[in-house]
Amino acid sequence: MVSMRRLLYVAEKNDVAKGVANILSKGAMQRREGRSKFNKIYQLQGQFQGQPALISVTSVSGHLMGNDFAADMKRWESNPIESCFDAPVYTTVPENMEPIARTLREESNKVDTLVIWTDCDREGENIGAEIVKVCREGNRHLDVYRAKFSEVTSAAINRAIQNLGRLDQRIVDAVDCRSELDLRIGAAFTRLQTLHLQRRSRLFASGDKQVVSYGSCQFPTLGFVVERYKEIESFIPEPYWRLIVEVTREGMKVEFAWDRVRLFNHEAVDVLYDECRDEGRGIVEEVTKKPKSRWRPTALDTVELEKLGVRKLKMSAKEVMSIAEKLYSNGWISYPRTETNKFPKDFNLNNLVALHNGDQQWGAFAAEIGQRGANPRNGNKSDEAHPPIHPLKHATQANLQPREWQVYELVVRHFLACCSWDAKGQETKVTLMVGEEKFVATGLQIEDKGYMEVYPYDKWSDKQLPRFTRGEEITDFMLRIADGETTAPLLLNEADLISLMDKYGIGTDATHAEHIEKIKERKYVGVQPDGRFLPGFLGLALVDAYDEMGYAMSKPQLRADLEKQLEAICKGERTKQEVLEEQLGKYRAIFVQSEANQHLISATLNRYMDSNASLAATAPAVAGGAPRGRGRGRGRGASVVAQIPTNAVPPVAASTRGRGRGRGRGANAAAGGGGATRGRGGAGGGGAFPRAPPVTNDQKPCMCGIGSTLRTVQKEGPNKGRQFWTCNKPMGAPDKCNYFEWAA
DNA sequence: GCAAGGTC
Repeated sequence: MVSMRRLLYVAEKNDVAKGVANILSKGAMQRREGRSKFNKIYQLQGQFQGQPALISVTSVSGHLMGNDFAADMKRWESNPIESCFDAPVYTTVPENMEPIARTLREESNKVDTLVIWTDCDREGENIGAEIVKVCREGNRHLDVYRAKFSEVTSAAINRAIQNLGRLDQRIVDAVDCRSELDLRIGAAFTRLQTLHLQRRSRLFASGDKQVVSYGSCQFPTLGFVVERYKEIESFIPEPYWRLIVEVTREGMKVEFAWDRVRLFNHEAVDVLYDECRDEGRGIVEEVTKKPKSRWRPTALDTVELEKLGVRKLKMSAKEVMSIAEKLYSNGWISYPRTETNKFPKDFNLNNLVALHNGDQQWGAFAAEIGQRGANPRNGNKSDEAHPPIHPLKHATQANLQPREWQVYELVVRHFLACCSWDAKGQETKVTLMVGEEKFVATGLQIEDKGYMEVYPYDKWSDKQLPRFTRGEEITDFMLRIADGETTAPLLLNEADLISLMDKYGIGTDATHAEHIEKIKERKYVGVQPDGRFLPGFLGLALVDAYDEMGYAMSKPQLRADLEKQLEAICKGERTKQEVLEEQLGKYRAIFVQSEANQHLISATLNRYMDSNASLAATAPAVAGGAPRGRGRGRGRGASVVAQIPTNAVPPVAASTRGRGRGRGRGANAAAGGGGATRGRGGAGGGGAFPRAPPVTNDQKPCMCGIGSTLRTVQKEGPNKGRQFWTCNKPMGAPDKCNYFEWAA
């Protein structure tokens, strides 16, 4: 008789354990309770390495162990803070994970082989090592394998079993390294900042126990908010002028936009205006019509869901995710934490789409997809663990709470849109020449709304244009000069912030929202009613203080450097010990200096608070709303610091007022991202002058260095016949300037 | 009373 092998499979979460068991048993597994309510044990009879086997599949809930100092380190005052850099750190199973650990020990005792089925990422490898540690407490002789799978499908799971490997200790080490550094550095700087400010700042009423934390993710997140704020503070609006040609035809008023966009030199615009006016007629140089499409959205991943929720549903990322998790645990949608934005080839999209055929709102559209066949627009990211977020069951509004419904509806509509087809239309472009100046009007005719039928979150509308024919002459146009002013970029909203965190590798998809919550909770930043973030003076002071000391604590680069080191550990190029020592040495040196200069932290904070006191009388506090002049006005977006509830201080006006002037229009900060500013519209667009052939003046390079063209004023008046030089740089060239100078 | 990372 062949003896039955007994094995224990452990996944990272119950859901995966269930899926794996289901596939291996072809649905014939039995469910048992374990010690933890959320982590069941699924039992099945199967095969292992060609032998019949009795397999138990269970799970943990993410990390099984946590890092911490010993109990005597808990007293902040009685230990030198610097000891955070060398006090022993212990890795233990926290109390709430103990039931899971008990299950693992007990089940290990009944088997001889353990297979790790955690997610196929860095943290998953480390969680695997934690599982092994605990299981070995129950059975020291376990043989341990690692299954690698990218999705819970029959093909992937069976492939994983055929190709079992071992845990990769280098990856385990990399995570241990990150974890220890985060704890030591976080604890050291948190204690330094907190104890200093509690003693030295009146921001904290005596006995106030508010924590002023430092973390390798929360600080760069704060840094983004502060950087954008300062960019706005130092923004100086600049006036510009542009020409507009208006033509009324077939009862429609058409505005032709200037091909130069805008110039920052009033005199130049006046001169060009006069030229156009004197010309008195325009010639339609070209009428083009070309197909234009709007692409349907790509399959939904976590970051995109968060951003859409913030932008379209006006929720916080954290709320979006907590609702999505609830929808997931109730079986309405798939797992919402995924970095994957492409559907696997064998994914049965048509069935998932067909579930919605009967829906009142989008049923007809779903049915049409069914007829044409689902054709998802895929991105190119995969976390090798979860598919893109998609609906699993059909729900009606009656099934869900209002907020849940909004998120569910977004997921469904996004899914259907992704599986459908692009919107298509025709774009008409009419080019009008008035003398040497070029003007353009565009129209749009939508031919197929495509995915937009089901996706109200995107807007695309028809723009009617009357008929124009090539070569025709237009004399009844109106010419005018419009003026405007460059505007500062907007403060960051949560979607912007998530994009920046994603871009700079701050945190993970699962933690973006948490770091943002953290800087709110710590009162480093406040949120305006429009959802945009304003730094509070505590946040500003922390960033400034470290900047003044010369340490880039709030800059994303530090985290990026660590990430590079962790990669090196994973590749075997460096050891955990090397990286740990190097990083701890670096941060310890910064710490020692920061401790010696800690007065800068309270001094900076006091400066902000004092400037608040003196400005408070003249600058009325704006409850969460910074005055925003659009176009006109002063153009200084946020001149008020976030209204952040503290016991000690009322909302304040910024003390950064007046600093950093001279940066000019819309400087691109590292925190970049689309500010509202645009670069200068260019002078140039040169070309031949009919009356006076162009003269390129090599001796007179313009500001951008390309050279300039000599022109003559045609207008009757004191300047008639005078010549001027103007930039000859072609449209679209980077750094176009608006050089203008009278010729001698 | 500190971090960030998993997940319920």
